[in-house]
Amino acid sequence: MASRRTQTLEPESQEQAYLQIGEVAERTGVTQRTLRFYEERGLLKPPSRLDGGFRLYSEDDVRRVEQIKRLQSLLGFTLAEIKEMVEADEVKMQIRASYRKDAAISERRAKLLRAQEVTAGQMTVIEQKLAALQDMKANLAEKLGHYDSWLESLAEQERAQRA
Amino acid sequence: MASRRTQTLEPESQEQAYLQIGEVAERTGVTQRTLRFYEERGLLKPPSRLDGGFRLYSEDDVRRVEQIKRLQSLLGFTLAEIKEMVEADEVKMQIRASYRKDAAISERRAKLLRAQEVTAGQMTVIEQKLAALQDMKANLAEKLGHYDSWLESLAEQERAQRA
DNA sequence: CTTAACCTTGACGTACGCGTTAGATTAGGG
DNA sequence: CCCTAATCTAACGCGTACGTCAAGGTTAAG
Repeated sequence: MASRRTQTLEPESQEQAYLQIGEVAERTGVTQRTLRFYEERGLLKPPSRLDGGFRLYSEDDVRRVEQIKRLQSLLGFTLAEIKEMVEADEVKMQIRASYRKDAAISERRAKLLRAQEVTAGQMTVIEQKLAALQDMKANLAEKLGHYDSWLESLAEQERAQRA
Repeated sequence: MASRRTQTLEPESQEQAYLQIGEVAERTGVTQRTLRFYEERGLLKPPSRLDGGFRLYSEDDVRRVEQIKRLQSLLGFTLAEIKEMVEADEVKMQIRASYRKDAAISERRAKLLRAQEVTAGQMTVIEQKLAALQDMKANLAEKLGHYDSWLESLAEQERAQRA
């Protein structure tokens, strides 16, 4: 029996521990198909590969998958919308990378302003959803209050009946 | 020229003003196809009909459609999930209707408890989403703060350069 | 009674988000 | 070297949530 699964695939020295697709699938709760699909759609950057072609994911990739799942299942964003957010994050990373390096100040400021704009847009979307949710929560709380009082009046009727 | 569209279709005396499918579509922003589809899937109860077969919707129906749209587009529930919620609401209506009528007290209490349970379940779902959203909002706010400080440091560099 | 605007029920088409084989290749313990 | 679990690409399938004709019937103004 050749039960493979080198788990974290030997951190070569003190480098990152890379994960194969099966591990990532297990840890994130999505299928391997889904991971390849996200890659196809540009939600995950093409991971590095083993010589044989096996995908090697980083812990960052795992975190991104978890982020995608949250955005999708909890908040109902489409993959297209999530891709936009992810790309915005990429832009931010690039800005961070090219921070001290080349480039005129005005150019860097332009990029920062752009990133700020994108983030602000995401913020308004989220605030809209927050408002809607708080509205719904209030409605439900009201209903629960009604149920409580109805139940109490029922209990009262029972006591009256027993007397 | 026979330009129809009787709008609210003559409130026969002081009864409800019934709306045809076109009006409802216009007012809710969904297509007629969508309204028929929701009816097929049990999200809208089969509306009353004109003698010729034309659907006649009530204002309540309009409100329900708006509710469905909110649940779907803002919060990402599937139609199946929304159907469950709608059915829970129906149960509540039925309880309301059969309030003073028949039935033993224990039976009514059971129904109330069931409705309460369902509502509480919806509440926890919403609270989870709320928590996730607030988390995201905090993250975004933090990022915006970073951008602000970066921009300020850029401005400072500029001043230093000009001096 | 005519006619334009509105409605009806099919029935097929489509975009999204994966699921599911199928057939081949790779990794690594024995 | 062999064997098997794990992975690869390619391609078709499926459920959801409608869009989009097609072919007709209904309504109400003129």
